[in-house]
Amino acid sequence: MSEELSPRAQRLRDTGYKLTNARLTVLNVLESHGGHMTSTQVLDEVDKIDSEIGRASVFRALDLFTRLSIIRPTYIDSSTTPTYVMLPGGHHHHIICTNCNRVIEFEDCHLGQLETELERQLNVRLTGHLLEFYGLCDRCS
Amino acid sequence: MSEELSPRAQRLRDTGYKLTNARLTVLNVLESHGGHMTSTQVLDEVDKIDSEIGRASVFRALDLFTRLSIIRPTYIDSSTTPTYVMLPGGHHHHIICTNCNRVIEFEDCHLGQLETELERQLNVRLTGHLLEFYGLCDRCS
DNA sequence: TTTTTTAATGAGACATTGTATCATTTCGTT
DNA sequence: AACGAAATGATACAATGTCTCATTAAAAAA
Ligand SMILES: [Zn+2]
Ligand SMILES: [Zn+2]
Ligand SMILES: [Zn+2]
Ligand SMILES: [Zn+2]
Repeated sequence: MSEELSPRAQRLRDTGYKLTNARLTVLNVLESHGGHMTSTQVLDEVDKIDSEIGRASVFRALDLFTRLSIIRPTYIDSSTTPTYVMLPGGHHHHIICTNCNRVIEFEDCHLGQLETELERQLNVRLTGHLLEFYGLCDRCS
Repeated sequence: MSEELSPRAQRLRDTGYKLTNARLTVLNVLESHGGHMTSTQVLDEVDKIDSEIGRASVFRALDLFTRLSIIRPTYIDSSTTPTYVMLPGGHHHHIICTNCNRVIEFEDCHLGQLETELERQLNVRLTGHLLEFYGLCDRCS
């Protein structure tokens, strides 16, 4: 019985973490959604797929994936629950409208050079990044 | 009786918001601390200065300052309360160690050009940004 | 200065989100 | 199959954030 393993699942195992049902389900939910999800949304979706999976395990998976730079929590507007966003290829970028909270995604960040520079200068090993611009979108400005 | 107004307080008023005791106290706490603060830390500090100020007003101030790109909530590790960080000059940058959660600040981002480009391309008006790199710090790598 | 208007406040009950504990299960290995 | 470690799920709990509404105070107007 050979299961299909997504590259991220593969990576989980290679890093020494067990491939459990809870983790794979949360990962699956995040991957198939793609965009920004709140913890509550993830909990709901996971529950639809397998209601046996416990609340705590979902949060534990979100923690783990964050540590692995698979996802990253961020805020759209303040003081609400964070949204978790996938970091495919290790990075993600968006503009958040501070008036209507619309999120505009964009692709190119040209940060590879800065990343390399920082790694050398500070002797760190970087695995991902999140770049957020704030301001007014076309409708609000 | 002419009060000293910090540039940010000035800006608050210019934008049409009232300069209330609650807002000025929260702003003062954030400015004098400088670094990353959780909502709980802000609540505590505000309480020390003026215990009359209510919990809700502190959260309301944090919301407002976020909308104005004076501060920005961000996550050090996942699933904990966010930390609010000042965006002096409209931006802030750091590296977060995904193992020990240490935060390393750095200055240069070279994002002015990208900012201008995005403003033109997408017809938005940008007021600030936050750039976060994730990875292992020198001690952890 | 006094009045007026209206945004903002504070109290505190409430709702939501995240965490801790621990007995039990599951994964990966031997 | 048997083992040990890692992870789980249930659930009670703690922490964080929100809502309502009567009252207050800031800024503008008179
Ligand atoms: Zn995004
Ligand atoms: Zn990037
Ligand atoms: Zn570290
Ligand atoms: Zn910058």
